[in-house]
Amino acid sequence: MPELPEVETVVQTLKNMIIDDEIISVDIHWANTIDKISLNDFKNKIKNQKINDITRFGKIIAFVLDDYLMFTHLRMEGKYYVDDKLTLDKHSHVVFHLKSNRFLRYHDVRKFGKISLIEKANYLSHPYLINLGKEPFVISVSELQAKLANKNIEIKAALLDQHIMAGLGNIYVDEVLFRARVHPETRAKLLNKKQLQSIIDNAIIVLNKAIELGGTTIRSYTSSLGVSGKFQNELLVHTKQNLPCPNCQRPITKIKVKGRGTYLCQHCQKKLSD
DNA sequence: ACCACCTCCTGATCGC
DNA sequence: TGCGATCAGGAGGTGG
Repeated sequence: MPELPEVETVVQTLKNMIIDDEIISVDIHWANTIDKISLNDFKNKIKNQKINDITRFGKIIAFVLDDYLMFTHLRMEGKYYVDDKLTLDKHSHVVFHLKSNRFLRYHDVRKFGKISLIEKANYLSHPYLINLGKEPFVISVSELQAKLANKNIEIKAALLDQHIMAGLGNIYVDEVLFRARVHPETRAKLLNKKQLQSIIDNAIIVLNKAIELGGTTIRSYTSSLGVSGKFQNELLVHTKQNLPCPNCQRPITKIKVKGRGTYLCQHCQKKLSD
């Protein structure tokens, strides 16, 4: 599942491949992938648009075109490939024909991912960005505390909410909460400034290390072009059920928090009482 | 304003 | 071996 480090890896990879290329036309094989804009508008507006830059906002990839920003969210299993010849399989939903005679192909087994388009001048008002939280790199502990002040939800659920803070997903939240010694079911509003500071500090450490290693490759996830990350070797708790806690040697347990598989050390991560 | 629950999807895995 | 049921999961939508 692509989180911030995986998305960053995809952005850098795509940048190296297709910057300054131009989109000639697009084939859409699964209409629901195109979001917040009609298929006809999307097809017409994107013609002859040059790819001037590729960047990201949290987990959202942004292609900076001449007149538009094209946003794409990979959700669970979205991937981009750059092909020299037209390639199709049952999971390839959108194919951009490039001026260089190559093809930018969006592939997504689960079909959860989205592609959208908005005029450059209005891009900040796009629904994907309008309420997006700050990333751990730039959020202050006071800002995070203010966002959590009235939140009675579990801290894990809060950190997965991209409107509160952008970038963390299921894997890295588990890692961050373990390192910060915070139980994922702790009510968000009960955390003190010191704990929130530790969450931010550890989020920065974990994300930077994961970016450096090209992301995490578990289950089916590989980034564009089959590139695989190496952060899975650095995971302390996620996927480590029944293995010894790196800190106290007691077994890591797996629970569900808001329907998400959650790994933690019950001894090192004490839950605050309500 | 909050928050629990549902939905979108398909492949992998489980139970019989 | 086959086949239906269950599960996983990011984030938007719904309704209490």
